[in-house]
Amino acid sequence: MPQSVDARAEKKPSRIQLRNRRKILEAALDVFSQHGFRGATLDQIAEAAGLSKPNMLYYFDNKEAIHVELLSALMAEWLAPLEVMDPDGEPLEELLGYIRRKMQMSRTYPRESRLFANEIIQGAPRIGPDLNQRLKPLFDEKCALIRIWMQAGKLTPMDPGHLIFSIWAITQHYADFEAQVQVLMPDSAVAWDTAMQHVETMFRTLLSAE
Amino acid sequence: MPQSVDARAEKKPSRIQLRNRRKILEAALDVFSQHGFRGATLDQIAEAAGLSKPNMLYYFDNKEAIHVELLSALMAEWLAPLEVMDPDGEPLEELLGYIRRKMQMSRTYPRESRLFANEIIQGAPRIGPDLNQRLKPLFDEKCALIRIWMQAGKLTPMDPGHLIFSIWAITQHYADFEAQVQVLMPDSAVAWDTAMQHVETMFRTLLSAE
DNA sequence: GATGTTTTTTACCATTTGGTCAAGCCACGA
DNA sequence: TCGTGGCTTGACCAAATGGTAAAAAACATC
Repeated sequence: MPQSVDARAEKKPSRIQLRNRRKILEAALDVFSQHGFRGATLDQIAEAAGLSKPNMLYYFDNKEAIHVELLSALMAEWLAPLEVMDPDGEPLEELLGYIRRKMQMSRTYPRESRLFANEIIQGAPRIGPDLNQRLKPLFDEKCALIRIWMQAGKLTPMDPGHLIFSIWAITQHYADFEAQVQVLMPDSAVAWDTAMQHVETMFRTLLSAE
Repeated sequence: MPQSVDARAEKKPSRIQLRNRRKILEAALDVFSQHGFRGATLDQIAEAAGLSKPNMLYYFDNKEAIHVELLSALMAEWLAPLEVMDPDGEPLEELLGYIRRKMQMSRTYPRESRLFANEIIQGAPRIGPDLNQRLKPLFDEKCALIRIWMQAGKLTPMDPGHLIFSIWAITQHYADFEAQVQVLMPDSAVAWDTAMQHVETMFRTLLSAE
């Protein structure tokens, strides 16, 4: 009996499969993050991956499968900085550490940031379920934690949810709107350093105001 | 001699032209803001506008012309809240007023916000020149103004450019990432009100820290 | 080196998409 | 009411796009 598509997904993948799937996902990250789902073409992705289009479709059933797998695989990585935040740590330093990690992510993985940004802007049509099942619980958990910290007088009291939104908005801004930042601050080499300093100082001021 | 395309652009447009061009741009705003440039199709726009595709292409030379005109026409409207900021006003109130107007814009015109977001995320391939010629001067001017205010001890000193980025990032976040916000704060009716309060309080704290 | 399996390629297809063209419609002034 | 010129339409087209089928090639295993 020939190996079916389902079997392929369940059995342990060969070395070639591993390599090619990784090449495809890497190429897809490039193309999807730049053009969004509908704007990306299979030909573009295949060329970027160095494979023929049918060869690529041997590894993924269709365009959407590539996109979904990419988002799904990246989600964990993307949430990691928030997960790390420790209930037993020093509140202000925990939050500032999170902010620093988030800035570092935007700097190191701007494509990933833009991939998610594209998907969310367009209404999260393919990642919607994941948002509910993976992001929401984590968000609620950390909101509760921050609220406790604030009630203990360790942080300036405010709405924890909107605080997290602010952190996301600002940190991701530098990755998602890089084109604009570069126009307005052409001296981009130093922009990242000043940006990181600004963001940290800003939230430190905000969170430790009496 | 029949009226040429160029003449059409220069002569004063008829009532029908005005009406149809507006219908097209309105429809294009809907479609482009949801799918980005490459993801939007002329058929979608034409249907949303209630016109046939050839009829639409009678008013605009091609897809790109619609997109460019849309962005260009909206740019002024988009920059207005920043332009209003008055050098002779009370610094803190001027900035908070700007922030309030920007939040109001995101609330009232989320499609416009997403239209720009899509374009910038994808590297601003079509609006690049406009950023340099229209946004950059205004940005520099207001940065200088804020710097003067800070040097006069009226505001907490910080990098004015990054301050503006922070304002943009947070205010636009609620429009651009609305899908995510709605998942994480399902009680969306009140989310806007609490958001506006949070953002204002946040920047007031930040800007008036000693 | 024969044999079964996985991987790759070649050729192809249906649909979608951006765009054209010529003919017809219609509003409006003479 | 009759042209005339702006407006609209239906039919059409070439290229791009997502995807398939089947044969060929490469590979692993004996």
